Amino acid sequence: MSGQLSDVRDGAGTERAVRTQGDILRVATEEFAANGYSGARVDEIAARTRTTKRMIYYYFGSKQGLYLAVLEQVYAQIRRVERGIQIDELSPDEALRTIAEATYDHHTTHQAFIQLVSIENIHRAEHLRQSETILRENVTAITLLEDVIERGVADGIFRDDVDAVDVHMVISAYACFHVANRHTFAAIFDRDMLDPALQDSHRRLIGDMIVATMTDRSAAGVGSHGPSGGRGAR
Amino acid sequence: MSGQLSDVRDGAGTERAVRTQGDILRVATEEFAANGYSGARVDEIAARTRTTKRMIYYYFGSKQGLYLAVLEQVYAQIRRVERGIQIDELSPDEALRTIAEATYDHHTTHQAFIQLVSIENIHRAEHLRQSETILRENVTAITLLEDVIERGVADGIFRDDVDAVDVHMVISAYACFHVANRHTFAAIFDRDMLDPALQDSHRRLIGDMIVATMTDRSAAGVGSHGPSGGRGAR
DNA sequence: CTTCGAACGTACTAGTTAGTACAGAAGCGT
DNA sequence: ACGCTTCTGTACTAACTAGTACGTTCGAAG
Repeated sequence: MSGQLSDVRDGAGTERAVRTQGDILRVATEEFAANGYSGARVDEIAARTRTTKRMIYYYFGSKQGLYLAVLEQVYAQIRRVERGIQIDELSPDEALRTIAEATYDHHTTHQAFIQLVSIENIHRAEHLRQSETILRENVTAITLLEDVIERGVADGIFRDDVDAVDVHMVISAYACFHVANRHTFAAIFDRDMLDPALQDSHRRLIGDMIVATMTDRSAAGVGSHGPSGGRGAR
Repeated sequence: MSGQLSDVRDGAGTERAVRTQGDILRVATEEFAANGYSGARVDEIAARTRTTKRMIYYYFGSKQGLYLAVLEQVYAQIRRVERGIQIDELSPDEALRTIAEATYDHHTTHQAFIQLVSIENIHRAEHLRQSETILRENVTAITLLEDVIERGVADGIFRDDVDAVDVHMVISAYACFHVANRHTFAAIFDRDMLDPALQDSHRRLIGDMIVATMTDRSAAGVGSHGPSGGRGAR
């Protein structure tokens, strides 16, 4: 029913209380992102806040409650970014590139978000599934893409066997990987994917890829492979 | 020097001892992949083996030692797959597609590997960096791609501003995402990326993407964006 | 059959960690 | 000033968990 999540006592709270909660949330975000759910220590979070562990339990009830509040916070953040993307006046391919680059920029500048998503997946999204807010609100990315793709297909410049969810998957995959697998990739291949010197070309590459793929007439329908196209989009 | 890792007493051991170690490794792989490093319980691993906790410490020394052995095992596995890819007789674009699909197939059928990589990244690859074997041997993927790309560029069908490491990154990103972010993606967008019904089209899509991107003449050099090309590969 | 070392099992410990009992302070309407 | 609720700090506990001390069994060499 009414969130036992986001049980952040809002409104009534003192100015100071709000600051305390925000402080806890900020530190908790870092701690969970850096160490995972089990690895994160409530005592450690408390120590790095200017309050005590008592307050964490007062405001968030439990370690899990705190973790949920952290999750909701970072998902609310990306939602805000998605809502802010302006593509009305762009051609379908330019719009696609803009969305891809915005996603790339968000993820590379919000590494804690990506880490938390990774952690959440390790735990089979069992916490995330408890947040109706996230499940209900975070489909913004798809509705945005649906319009663009529809326009592109109507204009005859996009293939029609790849739908909005697929495109979102491709873009997210690329952007997430840069952050999520940064360390193993750097250790093995000796290349820091987030090196500022590579940022521009990496941002351009995801745009190139998604546009090249969607505008690739040879792949639509009876493409270079197998008989019938895909699974009949949407 | 000589591995404190892979301290799996090899050779001399009894047949039964070898079986015991393999048994522990198999269960440990599942347990670590499912719960993360901190979340995994040595007692739980022991309980699901037909031996005791004492044996884990006897053979692997510590929780960390066991975890390292697990990591090395799964990395050795993908190395074997990469070595087995035959592309000598294929054209550059067909070879690229073959590598992409093989990677996709490996990752989707070895989910524990992907989960362990995610976990390792949460911990900034600090365990992986201790394994000289992994760091030394696991660049197979790159050498394979280097040949293919070199041929494609020489033939004039591939753009020359995207190198082997970039291509590997793109392919890995796509394949990893399917497994690594499966649960949050399914929870929010209501689509199981590993649904067998989607498998064929998903496998085809990464091939389409990497080939479309590499053969996209409009993107090479003075492409659709900005002035000078990328960062002059290799 | 004996001996010796590798392989194994049981019961324990020392340290950690999420969570709480209790006591107190600080705002605020009356 | 007074009483009520919201908020905050300290000291504690119950449960858990990585790791170990110590004893036993197994298998092969002599």
